[in-house]
Amino acid sequence: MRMKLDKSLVSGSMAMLVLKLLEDGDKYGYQMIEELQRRSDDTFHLKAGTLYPLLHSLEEKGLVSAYEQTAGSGKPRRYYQLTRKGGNALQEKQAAWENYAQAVRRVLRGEACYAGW
Amino acid sequence: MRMKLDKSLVSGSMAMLVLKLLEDGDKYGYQMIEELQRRSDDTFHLKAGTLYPLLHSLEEKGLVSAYEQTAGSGKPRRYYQLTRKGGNALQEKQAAWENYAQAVRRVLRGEACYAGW
DNA sequence: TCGATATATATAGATATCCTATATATATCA
DNA sequence: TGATATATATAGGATATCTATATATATCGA
Repeated sequence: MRMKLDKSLVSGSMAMLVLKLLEDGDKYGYQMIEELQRRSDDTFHLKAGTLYPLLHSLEEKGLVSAYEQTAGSGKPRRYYQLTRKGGNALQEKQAAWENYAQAVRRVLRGEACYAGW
Repeated sequence: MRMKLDKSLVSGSMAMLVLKLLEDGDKYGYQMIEELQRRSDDTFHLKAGTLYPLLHSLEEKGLVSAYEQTAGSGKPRRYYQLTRKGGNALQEKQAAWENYAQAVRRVLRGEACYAGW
């Protein structure tokens, strides 16, 4: 049984994860929700009410661009594509994440407590 | 020159980090700000306006207990102590963090993309 | 064929976390 | 005496995520 994810930890990294998903190719919203769940081994359950406003804001900032495409019979899907600006933002966010995660690890290990004394 | 920390990534883990600091012994607020900065190798700059309300809320929840103590001439300091309940909460938060960080790593590496196909 | 479920996108309103700005008071140092 | 550091506190705002709700189509079972 998987532990319930503490939502308060998740805050802030969703934009990065969504941009990362688009690095592999254009995707539509619903697809991202499923793929994020799969790629995180069922840890992230991104909600539609979170994703769609996020995608709109990423589009406004020019980090993604969107186009509609109809698949067979269904209603048209809104595909998102990573822009060059979005790719750069992703690199920055990834570097910031690594920096941040390392600092958390240091605090949790209590390393620096004994260093430099 | 250190990269400016993307604040949006930090969200949610401050309570855990503060509880972690108290594992080493009782501390007062201002001390925690300095120690967190040092232990995170200057990555975290916890603000007074963030910490004190956080400490009050941790006290309300019974995760820490507080007492005043005067050091020499200065004004009395408000020390915080980790309670048993707080220690348990810390263990849970740490486990949740590790789970979360691992899921982020998986998404960033794009591992699961090729797994199970 | 009717209803339930899945697919697909969207917005409104609530909550939580963290910030800046401000206030207070003492101690130290130039 | 005035600036800076120590020490705690609250108010108000920004941001990220959530739940709840709405819409519309497709599919599948009863």
